[in-house]
Amino acid sequence: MEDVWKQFEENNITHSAAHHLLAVRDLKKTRGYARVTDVARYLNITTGSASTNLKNLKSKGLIREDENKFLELTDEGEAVATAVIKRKQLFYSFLVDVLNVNEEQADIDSCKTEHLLSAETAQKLEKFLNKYKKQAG
Amino acid sequence: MEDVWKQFEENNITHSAAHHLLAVRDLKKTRGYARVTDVARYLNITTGSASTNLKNLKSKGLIREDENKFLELTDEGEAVATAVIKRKQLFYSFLVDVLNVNEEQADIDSCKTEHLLSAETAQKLEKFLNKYKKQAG
DNA sequence: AGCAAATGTTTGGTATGGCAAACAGTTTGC
DNA sequence: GCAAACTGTTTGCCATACCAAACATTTGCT
Repeated sequence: MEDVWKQFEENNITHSAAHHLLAVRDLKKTRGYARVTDVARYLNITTGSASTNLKNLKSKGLIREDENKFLELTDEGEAVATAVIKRKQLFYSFLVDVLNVNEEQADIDSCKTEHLLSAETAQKLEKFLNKYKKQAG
Repeated sequence: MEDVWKQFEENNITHSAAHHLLAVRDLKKTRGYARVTDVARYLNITTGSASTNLKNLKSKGLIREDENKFLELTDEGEAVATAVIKRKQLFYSFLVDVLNVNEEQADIDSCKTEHLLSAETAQKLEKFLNKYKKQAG
């Protein structure tokens, strides 16, 4: 596989898109609904940006909208969001529990990488953490 | 620190820019010189793209150009490049030596994150790896 | 000298992803 | 009922970052 460095943007999803999915997911869960404005407020971006970005996610089949403009994740969107959350949690746990990185910094670092780690890395990191916590915990 | 998710692009350097620096560095080291065309070929992008991107790095003081259009890193550019390489090596080592991730996948994952990990994480990852290799190696 | 190849820059196009601001609907309150 | 507030979309603009293609310049060879 040549041009490894070019694969950076060739992920299933971008950082921004991932956070739009997470926003919809969290808003639905905690408030029962998610509209464009809610997502914009959640992410601290303008409604214009949120509108455009969410439209994009709709066109990719990750988000659905009902007759009343209420947003929710499709099954595929839910799967992507779940995977992102899982990767973030795993890496965060590694940073904090294993490396003793400051929680704030761990939050930043795990947030930046949550959409970039491969399934293989995530799976093996999980295994490692389970073993580690059994031993040291 | 709010808007953690927005910090993704607020790094010292972008993924693309980092690889332009690494290209100049490697070309200088292995061939003795680095020109726009060399960087373009190295990164498998057009000379137009390389020209624009390198101009940007020049304006940021990370790259210098002599009278003959030969490029080299400034001290600051060298420092950034070195840090990127170090982070990539550390994470690669963690993936391969600790997690047993496939080398090809580890290359991809470490390449994606090389410019994103914090100094704290890098420093603590290094400590961890030293200990780990003394024990298990 | 002169032409061709190599090198480098610029221009116009794509895409993401921010912004502000104009605009269009809908809902709410008086 | 009507104005104000709220919600959503669209339009221009910015920056990054890629492309192709046109253009300019420099180098090299005969």
